[in-house]
Amino acid sequence: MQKPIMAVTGDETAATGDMPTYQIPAPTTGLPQGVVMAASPGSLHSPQQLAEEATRKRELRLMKNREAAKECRRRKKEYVKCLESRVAVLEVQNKKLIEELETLRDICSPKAD
DNA sequence: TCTCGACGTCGTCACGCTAA
DNA sequence: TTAGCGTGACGACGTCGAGA
Repeated sequence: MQKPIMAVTGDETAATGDMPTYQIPAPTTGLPQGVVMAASPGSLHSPQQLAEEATRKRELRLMKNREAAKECRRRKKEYVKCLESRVAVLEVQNKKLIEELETLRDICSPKAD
């Protein structure tokens, strides 16, 4: 199952420059319960132990990545929400400016008659 | 009731970036 | 150079509404 070429663009920041990638204060990254820290590498010798260590490392990595993906998605959602509310604000602002422009035009335009 | 497509969520893999 | 992290992409799965 090969993936196609990845299009990594980093577009989150490139587009506007004023909105760093999902820059929201991250919660404390405590590991979920059940995570056991590694035994000291010096104590592993037999192939069996090495295999167990590799498995353990992989499971730890998967667990961390699972959590990282959740956090990443949470931040992304928040970021999108933030953008949406910004759009709403800007639309209101735009509307007001257009109205103001019309008012000024009315005031400044020479009378027809 | 069944089927189907759209949509959302989750876990995993792959890859780029960065700090040590 | 390497380990660890963040994130895009993918596939699997569940849910929901529409149409037969």
